[in-house]
Amino acid sequence: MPELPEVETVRRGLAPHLAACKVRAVVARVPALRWPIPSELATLISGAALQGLSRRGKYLLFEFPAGWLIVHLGMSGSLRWVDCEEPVRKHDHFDLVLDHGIVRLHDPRRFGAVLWHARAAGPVAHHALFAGLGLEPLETSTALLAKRLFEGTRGRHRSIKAVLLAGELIVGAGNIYACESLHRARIHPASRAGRLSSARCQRLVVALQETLEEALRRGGSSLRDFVGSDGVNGHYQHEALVYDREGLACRRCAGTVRRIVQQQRSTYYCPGCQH
DNA sequence: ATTCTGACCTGATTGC
DNA sequence: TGCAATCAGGTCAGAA
Repeated sequence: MPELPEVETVRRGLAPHLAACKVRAVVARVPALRWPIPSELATLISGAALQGLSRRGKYLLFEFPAGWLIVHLGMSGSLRWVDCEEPVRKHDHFDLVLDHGIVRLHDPRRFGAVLWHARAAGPVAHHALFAGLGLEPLETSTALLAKRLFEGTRGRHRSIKAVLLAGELIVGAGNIYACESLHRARIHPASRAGRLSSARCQRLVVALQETLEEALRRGGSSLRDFVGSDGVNGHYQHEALVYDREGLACRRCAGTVRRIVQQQRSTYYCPGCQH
């Protein structure tokens, strides 16, 4: 799915279309994605002015006077800006119909989510889903991220890759960018997180920021399902250092990329340069 | 308390 | 060609 660069690419792609828009209708074609789609959504936001689109980790937040519409793309979700004539395809599960077009959610695997957080319940950051989320990697200083990573991993036995994927210390990395960042930092993905020196934590944080920014410049990665909000694919995957490159040459040493499985997910790394 | 596994889904690809 | 097994960008709930 969409990791942070893909979600941010979608946010940036949609934002220009949303200025001074009001909601004409809300269409849910399935009762639930990962969780039920709130049935009272139409009542809550029909006719309401959309005040902004922001992002927290991999969640998109559409802000309205009454609260926030929270959207997650799961593994296979995409969100596109389409005009009202656009035919509905299979797996087009949700539409936010606005004055001049539609924000349409397409999600074959339905691991995504459409939720609501009422303003009366406090800031959206208070939503239960956000309680355990770590720092934003692109909006936090390298020094603070490194400090959080180092201090947050002391005494921890799990692998550094598992720590990145968990997003409890720093959000945004999924399977692709966790692998890529670890390669860039030359850290073995199975390293015990609690044993990383402060210098290595610093190096990893720098690598993570550089990797995410590079992916963002390329419009994210498009593997199977992901497309940008304008329907155009990202192309970071062609520049990947190790992800999905098992058996191919490492791009920085003479080694061969290897694939291992950690927490039931593929990890790609170079034994020659990651220790 | 921390860590790991199973589950949720569909569809594309791989291998016999 | 057909069919079964495997794999895929996430992450929560519950078990070890």
